[in-house]
Amino acid sequence: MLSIGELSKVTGLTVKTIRLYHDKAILPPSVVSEETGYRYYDAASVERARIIKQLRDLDFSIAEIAAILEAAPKTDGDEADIVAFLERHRDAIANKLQRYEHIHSALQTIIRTEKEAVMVTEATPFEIEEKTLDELLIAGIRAKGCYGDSGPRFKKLGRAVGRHIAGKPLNLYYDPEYKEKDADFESCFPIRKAVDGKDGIEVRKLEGGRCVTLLHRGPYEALGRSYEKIFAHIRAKGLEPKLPSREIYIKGPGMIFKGNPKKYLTEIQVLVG
Amino acid sequence: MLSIGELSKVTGLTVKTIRLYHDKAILPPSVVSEETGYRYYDAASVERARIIKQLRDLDFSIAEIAAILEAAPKTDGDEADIVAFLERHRDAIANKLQRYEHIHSALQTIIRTEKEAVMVTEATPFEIEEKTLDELLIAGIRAKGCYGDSGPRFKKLGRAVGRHIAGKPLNLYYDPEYKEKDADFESCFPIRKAVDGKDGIEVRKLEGGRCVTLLHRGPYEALGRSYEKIFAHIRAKGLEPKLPSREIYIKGPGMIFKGNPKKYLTEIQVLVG
DNA sequence: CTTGACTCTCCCCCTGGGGGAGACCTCACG
DNA sequence: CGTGAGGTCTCCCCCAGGGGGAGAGTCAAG
Repeated sequence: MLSIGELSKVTGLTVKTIRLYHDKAILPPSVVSEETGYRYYDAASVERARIIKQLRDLDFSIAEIAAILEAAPKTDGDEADIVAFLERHRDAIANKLQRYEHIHSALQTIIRTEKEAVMVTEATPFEIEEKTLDELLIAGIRAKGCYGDSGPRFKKLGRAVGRHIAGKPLNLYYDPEYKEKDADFESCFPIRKAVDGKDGIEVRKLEGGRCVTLLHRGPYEALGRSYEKIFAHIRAKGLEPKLPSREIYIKGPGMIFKGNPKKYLTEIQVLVG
Repeated sequence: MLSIGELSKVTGLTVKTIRLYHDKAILPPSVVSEETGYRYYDAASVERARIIKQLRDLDFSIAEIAAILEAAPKTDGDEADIVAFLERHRDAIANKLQRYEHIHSALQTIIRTEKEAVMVTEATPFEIEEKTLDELLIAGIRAKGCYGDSGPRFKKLGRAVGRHIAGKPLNLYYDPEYKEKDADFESCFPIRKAVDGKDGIEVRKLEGGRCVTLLHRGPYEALGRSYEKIFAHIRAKGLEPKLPSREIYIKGPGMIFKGNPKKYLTEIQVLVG
């Protein structure tokens, strides 16, 4: 016969926990002294404690363990007869697993975005540059509306092609001039591999080429000034701007905080020919 | 100004929860009526409630949210400055994720084992059969000892090659006769692909060929009778048994319950030539 | 017999809420 | 202006799965 402290040492359960299990009636002592109230355990209790610990490690609740231990002796303690319990529990675990996977990837996305924004800020001057863009595979939704409508479109795209997103969101503007309403623009995500476009989502390649670009820092309301700069540069060089122009949202309102609009980063790209 | 019920409808948080957040000082009402004690919220509270909900969805504790919200205004609510929080939290989530993955795979293993045992029981008669075995890739530990030593060996193998296990554990017996002690036997797992053997673990192919097999049902102590049967059959057919003979543990003591030894299933295989 | 180590019960604490009682408040309708 | 329905208040208890500690009683070895 073991005292509660000895059982604790043997099983690795704390004394508190063993008393709790007595309370919950899943691990009754084989003897409780009438006068002193001391609990004493025999070898069968040790085995039972081992089983309970295994089940707790598998994240079964105490109530579930009670049910399992009650069902077990009727069937010679055969695991085959608790397969239903196990399957139900496995499904519950699978749900938690999925939830944590989702959280993990969301956190990764936020962290990556912030780190990249810092790197971009440190690496690039806020001046007009010329680069050559590669071809880019995108999934996009094109429609007329006002600029503020991009949010829901990006959400829809995220739900549809979320797993294949390979870069920052961008908008393509097909109007040659600024329009308050009925602007014809396309909201896109770069994607890793081609998927079926459906539900208004079009998947296609965006052509590359020579391009004039400017990293805009500040609120979206101030984008106009940056566009003026970029088009002035293009004219000065005697180049011809091509539509659509692109806005890449390197850093905007975050998923959690709206952040400070003065720190928003947007890259404007205009292909020239 | 919104009443608590209106804020509840707007944010999706329950009234109880909003009151709790007031208590925990992460979502104070903008006005609390002096006479009636009614809580009233403004637009900033709605935004704050939204943030709190997002963070709760990401599984941040209330205390962590308090810390984040306290740090945020000092930095214009910029997510860049809470990246440290996010990374720490991501690591915590990764730990939980790993734990649940482990639990999930353990449950899957148990369930699969039980289901396969049932299928084997239903499908095969408990009689001597002849089959042709394919070559089998295994990882094994060979040493002298008594039969009861297999347990620790299988544990060690499980830790070393756990991810590549492709079947039931088996023992190979190299002695021509039964030995109580100093039996020369090898404990193995079939594996999916070759890995480096180290620490006494050898990875190799087990030859296939013509084989006499018998499914033994019952405790391991009774295996002797099944061996007698199988060797009698081999002699009667005028065949020559080859060493090592194999015991495949289709169903034995489970990970949780020891189960009923009368239901243990062990397949004995003896190659003949 | 003493003394130190165990053990007992009982109560409070944690997290993130939920349920409900009894009292009070607000607002629209008549 | 009264009234009634529905909101809201505080307060207390509940859940899981324990942990911490107080004060009193017990066990076993020297």
